[in-house]
Amino acid sequence: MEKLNNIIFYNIDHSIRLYRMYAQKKLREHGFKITIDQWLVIKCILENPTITQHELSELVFKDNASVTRIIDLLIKANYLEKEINPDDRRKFILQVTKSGEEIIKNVQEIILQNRNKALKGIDAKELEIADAVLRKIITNCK
Amino acid sequence: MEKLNNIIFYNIDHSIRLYRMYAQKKLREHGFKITIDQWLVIKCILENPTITQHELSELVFKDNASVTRIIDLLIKANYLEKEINPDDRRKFILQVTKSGEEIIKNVQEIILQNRNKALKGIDAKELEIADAVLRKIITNCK
DNA sequence: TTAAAATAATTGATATATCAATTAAGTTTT
DNA sequence: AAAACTTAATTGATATATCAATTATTTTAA
Repeated sequence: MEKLNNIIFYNIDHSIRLYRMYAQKKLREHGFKITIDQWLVIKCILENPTITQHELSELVFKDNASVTRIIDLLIKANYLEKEINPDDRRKFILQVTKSGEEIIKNVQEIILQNRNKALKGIDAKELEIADAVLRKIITNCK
Repeated sequence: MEKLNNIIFYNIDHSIRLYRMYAQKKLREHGFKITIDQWLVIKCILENPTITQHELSELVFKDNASVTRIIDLLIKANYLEKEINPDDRRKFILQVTKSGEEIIKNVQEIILQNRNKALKGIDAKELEIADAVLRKIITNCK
């Protein structure tokens, strides 16, 4: 047990790093000019149209500063627009552009392929257990 | 199954992020001026005294550029020294200083506490399964 | 209802991640 | 031995992570 204790975080780190690199490489190979993090942010806005940047940061496990900068880049890339929320002028309304919607739609198939590739040969029950372990770690670290 | 597929990477990402934040916070609270990544690099050099930067980068899943910069900071912090390897002048010999050895020794107890806290209440068999799943993902993404 | 507290977002500073290009030193080929 | 190739490390550019400090706005409390 002691040895595995030492190594589980190492493997968590390694697996997510490799998956992200793999996913990013596939996006690049298909000519998509977007990062995994940017993709995730647009995806969350599409699914939660009234979300604030602060709520967004909690949803994607990034801090406010990171979200601000990712959004800046998304606006520069013309995937996103923002305007002050008249109901609370501290907040912004985030609006995915046509171009933003399009790239998400086009990228979707590759994302699914990436997941299938990464999870190939893994038993559903084992995956469920792994997920439960991860959720437990999340709870413990909060 | 499909839904879990969608969420497992989300939880992998979330768990390692929270664990790193927790671990970093604990180090800071105890007054240690070192990052988790820097700690890992020193640890690897101590355990592999003849390791090159390139080998190091493979061991800690970082690329050469990141390792170069982490080593620069470790040298600045006086935890590490490096000198050209006379047998192959492209390489460096990495030497942990007394101060570097000391901080690793002093930090050890906190690292163990962090791991115990993060893994509390997780069954050994389930942990083993989770680890196997992660290793499988690693293999699949290579 | 004004002062204090809380919230949302930004900015600055520093660390790390990633890719591409470059430099320097070794190795292989012809 | 010189040219071509390979390897090790660095550097530059850009993206993200994290903390602390700041600004603007809203809410709460005195």
